[in-house]
Amino acid sequence: MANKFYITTPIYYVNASPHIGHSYTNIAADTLARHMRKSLGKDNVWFLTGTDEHGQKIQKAADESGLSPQQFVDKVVTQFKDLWQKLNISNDDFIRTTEKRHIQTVTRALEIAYAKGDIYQAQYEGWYCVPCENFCTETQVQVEDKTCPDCNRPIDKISETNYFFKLSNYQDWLIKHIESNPGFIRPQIRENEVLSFLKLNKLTDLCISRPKERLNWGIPLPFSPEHVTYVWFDALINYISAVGSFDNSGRYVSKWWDKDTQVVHLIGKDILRHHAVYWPIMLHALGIELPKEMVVFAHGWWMMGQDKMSKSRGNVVAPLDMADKYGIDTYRYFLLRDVPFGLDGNFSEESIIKRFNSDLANDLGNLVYRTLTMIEKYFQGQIPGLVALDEQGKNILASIKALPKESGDLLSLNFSFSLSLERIWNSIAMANKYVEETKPWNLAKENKIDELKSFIRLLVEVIRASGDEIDPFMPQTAVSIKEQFGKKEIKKGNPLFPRIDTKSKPNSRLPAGR
RNA sequence: CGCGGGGUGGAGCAGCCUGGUAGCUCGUCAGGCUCAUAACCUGAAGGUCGCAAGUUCAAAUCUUGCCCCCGCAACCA
Repeated sequence: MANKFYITTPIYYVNASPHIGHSYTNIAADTLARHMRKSLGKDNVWFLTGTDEHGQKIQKAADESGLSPQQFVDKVVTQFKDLWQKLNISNDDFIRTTEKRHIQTVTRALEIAYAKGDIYQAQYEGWYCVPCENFCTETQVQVEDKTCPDCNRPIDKISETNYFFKLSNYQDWLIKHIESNPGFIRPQIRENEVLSFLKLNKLTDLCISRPKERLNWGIPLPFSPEHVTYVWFDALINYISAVGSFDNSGRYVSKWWDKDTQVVHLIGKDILRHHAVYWPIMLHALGIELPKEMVVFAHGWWMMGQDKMSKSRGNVVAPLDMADKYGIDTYRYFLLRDVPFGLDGNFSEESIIKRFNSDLANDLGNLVYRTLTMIEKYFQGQIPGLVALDEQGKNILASIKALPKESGDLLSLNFSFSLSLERIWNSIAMANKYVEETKPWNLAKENKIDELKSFIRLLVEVIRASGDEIDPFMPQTAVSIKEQFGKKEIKKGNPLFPRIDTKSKPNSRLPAGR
């Protein structure tokens, strides 16, 4: 079992503003990082996110806005950084592909691969649309009229010199590696997908360059001043350029990339092939050993009703709007609870409100509130001690004792955010049921003080235990629960999650900024 | 005959690999209770498990055929 944990998100392409999908990956990664910090210690966890800033589209977007590429990316990067701060993303580092440390590592990696003979020069031939400045794939081209699928203008077949990375050399190695490391690609269905793709197709070598006359916003190839590095070779390297470097002999050295570290790459299912095929081959070719417990986990997509979310359809949801409207923790909770990680989900404000009312307000919030009230009412704001426990009380105690391991394993072993939360909510439901069955109001009337004491103390224990497990998912809520039960004299105060009234006028009461 | 995912009570899903009383959440209805945010707890109604055939003592679950939906060009998690 590894004793260090290194988790990454993709580096996001900064040609547009962040959307719900970006925030999904980062919230998941953040939750895992927070959880692992609790079990391995703060110093043994490293959480990386960042931005991908080179390439044609960025150059183009910069031109259109009248800025230099650097000015343009500097501007958009701020949006990402601000968002992560707002959403309580606890990343330890933030890498930009325009940083010196990254450029140096990419350059070294290219040199090493080139020297090994894994990079070669060849002619690249394809259909090129001059106005769009883009190659169209063979399938995209309407062959008869030879026009560009985007702009319908004529395209030309052109040929240019480029550099290629020999993926094909390592195909057999990769198949073997995947087969002998179950759990490397997750969920299982993605592993099957990759394996069958690898077995059914011969990998074509990866084009890793662009001629400078077409694109100069990129990292120059060290062995050819006429070319810059194409984005994917550039981008994937971020995972190692951020946490280490090559020494003089070309050996990669890093605290976060060794036998004792579990490396986890969280990605969206759209970039599975890059991470499950190109990336391991690149590492292997560079002589970098893949950590034994390395995981590439491809999660699903958020759909907007029946449609895919896309910029062109104009149905992109801005994470900040949702967080502002419903609260940061609510947003985090919803994304991780509503849909199993790995599957696609449907996004709607209606389902956020549903989750909010039933899980957060009714189950958790109400449990906290009614418990606080009883402490105030029956014990003048002092949390009583455990005096005597009946059978049911013992069962409850046993159940919350088992909670950390059970909910924790679902997270760290299975990446099942939703099931982990479900397990926590079992405890909450159990406590609510316990209240009904114990009928504390009767105990009070009958003056059964010892029973009442133990009963309330047990409720507090359930809330504390649940709060600890909720912490990685909803950091603010966890703090707030701790505070409420940590006061010298406990008062009920305001509800944690005031119910959203959907029956009368909408938007009448929204939760405060938490 | 391209590849993959899916079709289970009103909604969203689990179960299928390793056949054997069809489960969960939400919603609906009824009841209970009052510590609580009309919240909580209990119970009920509601399903020929896409269609058809086959294997079997027994199929949501295995086999075959068919029908329907969604991805597989780009932006992009």
